[in-house]
Amino acid sequence: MLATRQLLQTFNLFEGLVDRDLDDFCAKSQVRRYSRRSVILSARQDQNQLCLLFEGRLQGIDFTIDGKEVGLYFVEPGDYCGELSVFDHGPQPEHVIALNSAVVILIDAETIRNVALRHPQVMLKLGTKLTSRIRQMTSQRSLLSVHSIPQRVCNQVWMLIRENRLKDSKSVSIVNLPTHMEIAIMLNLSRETVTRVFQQLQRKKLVSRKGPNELLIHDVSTFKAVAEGLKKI
Amino acid sequence: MLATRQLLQTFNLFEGLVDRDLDDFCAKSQVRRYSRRSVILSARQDQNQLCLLFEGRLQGIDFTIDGKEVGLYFVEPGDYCGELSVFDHGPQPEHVIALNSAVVILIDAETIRNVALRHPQVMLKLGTKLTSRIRQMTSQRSLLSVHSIPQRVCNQVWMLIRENRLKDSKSVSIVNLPTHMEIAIMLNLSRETVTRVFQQLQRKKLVSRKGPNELLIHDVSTFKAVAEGLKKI
DNA sequence: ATAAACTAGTGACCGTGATCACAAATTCAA
DNA sequence: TTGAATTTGTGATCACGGTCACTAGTTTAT
Repeated sequence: MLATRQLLQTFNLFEGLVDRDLDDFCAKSQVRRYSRRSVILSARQDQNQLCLLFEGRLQGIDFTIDGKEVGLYFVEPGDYCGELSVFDHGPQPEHVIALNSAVVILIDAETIRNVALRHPQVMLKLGTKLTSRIRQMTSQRSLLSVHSIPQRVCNQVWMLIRENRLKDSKSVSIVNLPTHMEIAIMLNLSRETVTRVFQQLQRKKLVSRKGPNELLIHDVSTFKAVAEGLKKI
Repeated sequence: MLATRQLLQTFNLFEGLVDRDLDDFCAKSQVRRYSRRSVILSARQDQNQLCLLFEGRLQGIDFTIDGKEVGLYFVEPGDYCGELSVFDHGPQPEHVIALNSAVVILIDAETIRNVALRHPQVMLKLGTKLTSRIRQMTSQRSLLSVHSIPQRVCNQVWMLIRENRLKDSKSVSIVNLPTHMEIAIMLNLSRETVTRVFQQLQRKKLVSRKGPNELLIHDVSTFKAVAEGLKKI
């Protein structure tokens, strides 16, 4: 299915583009629904497609030489991935999979590049996207060296809170919480260890599950304190 | 001290620039020698300087909330760092320190940006630099999840081999080998563990030290096999 | 509707790398 | 040259997370 102009306009990336360019994208776009677990972009292949997420949640993953799954980042609606090839024509370094049923828009990298070359503000946004990925990866890397495991988990969960204004409230809910396994591979932990941390957090009444995909953080300030290492479990 | 046109021309980044632009850079550049351990770029500060390495070796480092040192990447001569601010005006995410006495050229990010805006090929090179950083960080992240520790160390050392043609020879020497501590923080290991791995490798006659800063890999093929997990120690 | 697949929860066991506390060796600075 | 600082080497101990082997609950396919 092709994307509509209205759909594309929901993405910050395309802000300020004239209708002609948008229509061009629409003509070459591909709107697809992916089911949970399906692979959207494959590592080490030249798919050269930009992948814009409209609905659901994606995860960038990789595998070690010895076959262990590694979590790299999450993609939230409104965000996109697969942008490396727009710059360097190189292969996709990691896999991108759908964590939930997801709707994405796929656009050929070549098409994006051509427009970006004519529109410096688009090129700049793409470049800024790269820098924010680097910043994100840097802080994720630091997180891996934190030796308190509950602290690691709380930090990771903290970053999953969508709307930042909520971070000041007393309690917050996180929808579409990744599974323990998906969190585990982000933090270089085993699935069981993540489970045990959540058990601890629940016992201390800091959080509770609400349905399969939702987590309620009851005591935001204490939770944050754990994340920052000011308090232990 | 100011840089000379000849000095700048040794960097691939400036290839194809006209003398006028190079002279402009020279006028606004700063050539400095930093001694071992000194901080060249500080994290979370807006220094907005591109740092080109002429001689020595640098390391990008960060610290966890609980104060542990984290190694992010190495910078080799001819390469550069601090390029994020050219794109997004944001703060430097990590510290960059000199591992050996190093000669660097510092140029204001603003100056670079202005030239890059007029020269798409420079902008592209800067963008490609970002993508290769992302690729490097991705593979480094995967390395952290490899559970065989000797395998981790060998991979890290393998990446320190400068000239790629040497990787086919029977034996290879690595100059300016980082200290065990510097390797340890790259791999999320303790310094002692890295020492013990090198002891093992030496006992098996795979490597030997030649002076303080040089490592000889005697049996390259076996070493590579360990790095790829085909062989244990 | 029913089986199959996945997710979460839990206990027991165990290996291994962190940590500590040194000593030795080496490099660097005065 | 000599002392200080840094780097490397080594043993002993131990906590902690990984792994395994389950069960229970839940979701998803057919």
